[in-house]
Amino acid sequence: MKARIHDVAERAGVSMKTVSRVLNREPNVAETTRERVLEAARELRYSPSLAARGLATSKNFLLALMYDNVSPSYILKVQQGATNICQEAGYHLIVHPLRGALEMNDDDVMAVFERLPVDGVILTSPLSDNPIILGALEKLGIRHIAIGASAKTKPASGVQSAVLGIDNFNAARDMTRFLIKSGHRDIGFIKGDKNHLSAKLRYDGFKAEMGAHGLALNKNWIVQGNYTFTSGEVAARDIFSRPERPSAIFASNDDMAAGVMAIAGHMGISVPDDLSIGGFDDTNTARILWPRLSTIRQPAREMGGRAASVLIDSDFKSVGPDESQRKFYEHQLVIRESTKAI
Amino acid sequence: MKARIHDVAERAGVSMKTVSRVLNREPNVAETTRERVLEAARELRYSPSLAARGLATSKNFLLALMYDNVSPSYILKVQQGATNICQEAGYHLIVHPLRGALEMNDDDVMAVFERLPVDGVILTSPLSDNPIILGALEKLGIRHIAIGASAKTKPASGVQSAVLGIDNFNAARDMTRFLIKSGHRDIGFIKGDKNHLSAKLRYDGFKAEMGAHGLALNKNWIVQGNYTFTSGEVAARDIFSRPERPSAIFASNDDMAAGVMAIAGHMGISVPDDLSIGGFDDTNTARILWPRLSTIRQPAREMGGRAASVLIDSDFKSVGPDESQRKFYEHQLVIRESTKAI
DNA sequence: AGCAATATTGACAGCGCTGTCATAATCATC
DNA sequence: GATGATTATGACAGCGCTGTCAATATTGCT
Repeated sequence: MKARIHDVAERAGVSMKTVSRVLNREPNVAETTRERVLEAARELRYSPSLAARGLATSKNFLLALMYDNVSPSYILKVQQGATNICQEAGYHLIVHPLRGALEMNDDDVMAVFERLPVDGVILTSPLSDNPIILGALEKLGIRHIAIGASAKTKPASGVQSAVLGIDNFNAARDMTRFLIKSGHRDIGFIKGDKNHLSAKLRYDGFKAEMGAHGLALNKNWIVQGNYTFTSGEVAARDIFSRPERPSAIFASNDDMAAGVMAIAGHMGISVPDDLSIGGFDDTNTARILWPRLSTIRQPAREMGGRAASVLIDSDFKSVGPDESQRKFYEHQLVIRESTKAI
Repeated sequence: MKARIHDVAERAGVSMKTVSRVLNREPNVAETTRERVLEAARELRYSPSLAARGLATSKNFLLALMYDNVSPSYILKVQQGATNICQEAGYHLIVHPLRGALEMNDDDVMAVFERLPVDGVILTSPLSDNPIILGALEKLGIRHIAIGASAKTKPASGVQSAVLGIDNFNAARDMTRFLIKSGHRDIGFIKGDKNHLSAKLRYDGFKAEMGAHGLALNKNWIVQGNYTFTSGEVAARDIFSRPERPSAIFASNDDMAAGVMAIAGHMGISVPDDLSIGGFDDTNTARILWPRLSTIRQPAREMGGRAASVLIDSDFKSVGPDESQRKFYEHQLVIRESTKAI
């Protein structure tokens, strides 16, 4: 039924090893031989058994994308970028939600990764900053890329690893500055999930910029959220229940901003006339809302793609330790209809 | 570094085969032996090599989820359902977007599946109805579940396969009836992607219900879309450019409904006061919009979960041919704020 | 106790591929 | 044209596991 390498070898009149060489693009194969093998393989519709190859090389041609409690639209962008690259390279992407990663102990986490037959792992926030997870990966020698990790999180040194992200702090400053320049002085802020380092950085950026303009922070307008739509709604209700209302609200991500918009709609508060709303991430959510969300674009798809390709590349030219990388992408302030100058 | 089955066997003082039996829950192992083995395995933090096991059994503990051009929020729900089940069962889920599946010929499709080392495939619309894909799967003997396939698509007979879905026709009738009962007589319709069978069924349902109430279809208000947000925007612009405007628009999915809402917002048409909008699928999109979308709930997460569990189960009790299944889920009309009685 | 039936265990081959190393063919050089 | 360097190819073992089948221990029954 299914052709094996042996059949191809026979048909091409060479040894199995030569076939293997051709298929794996190893050097030192005569051009004529190569062509003969390739043709035989084509005729037989041969495709190698990944399991056998994996057993022989301990390479599985599999990458994993792990996440926990991130906004769906965000993870999807990363996923798209990663699958694109994987497909080009003949790899496959396993998606693995890791729920409740924070309550897991070392053994639990180790157990997860031990039975994950992959060549590399892509982590998204808040997993990217989780020392237990990073530790397990390092101990098991699994290459990994942490997307959205903070500048403080250093790539593991024992294994190939890297950190990809944007400058959350300055991005948040940019949005805040834009709001201030638009005439807003009463600005509310909805914080992201406590466990995400990005949430802290964004809040810090907000505070810093407000301070730089000599604007006071109004405690009533600063509410803890957790990056979900619902938490945005809750936060908005909270803010709107106060005696005074801010003229703008900066939510730490798009989903929470959507929650604010929903509550505003519900309460008859017009966006952007009565209230400006800023989001963060520029996910699909920002685009499908009306009014469309002003937000910070984060090249999530690109980061997903890059994560995959770094992992795949390092699979071949097996880089030594300390070859760790770090790359920060430019963010971009995207102005749409949810904000207005007053 | 990593424990092998041999080490466990040695430690427990039994043969490798016995360890294997314990780990695979095979019968005929003495209780005391079992415990001894389990303890040894635990102490050694043993976890089997999936590659080796795959090679020996041709089982990979991998499932694939394939899709093409579906709404992101929809695929995500299916994916969530599937990963949940996979994790419980120790399987992993590979996501595989199959772009441009329609232009692919038999060989291309075969090539894709031949190098996909999985035990089963979950297909979502429009792949679910694609004869080339179904044929390839059948030829290769890969078990598969088609989610969202129409009643007409019959499960393949040679291999384990099944069809999961809802009754799109009647669901569309339900939404249409609801609109009509709310006093709407001028109803526009935005069709889904031509290649999705579901799109046709939904449109048929709409037509049938309109006809049943003696309401005429206005060509000006019936526009082709392709299930994307953008196509919803385009369709809405088209409809609004006509001399007359319908009092309600029924879009074949939530994303297109969101597009309509955006254009309405842009043009100052108030929803639901000036225009009612109905969607379909009850994806996350429907919930985060304001006003929230009235829509048809489709248990996508549940279907994803069920697809995974059927595939996994049949991995064990290897069912013979003709054990094919078909299951249709109940849909549900969900009324929210985007529709209003007039 | 004696024998068949049944439950429990182990030895060994082999799944399909690639790494190692030996061998054969070819090339470069003087 | 002989020598060494280089390139091309193949034989074979073995990656870690499970299936087969034979061997041994236990049970039930007369």
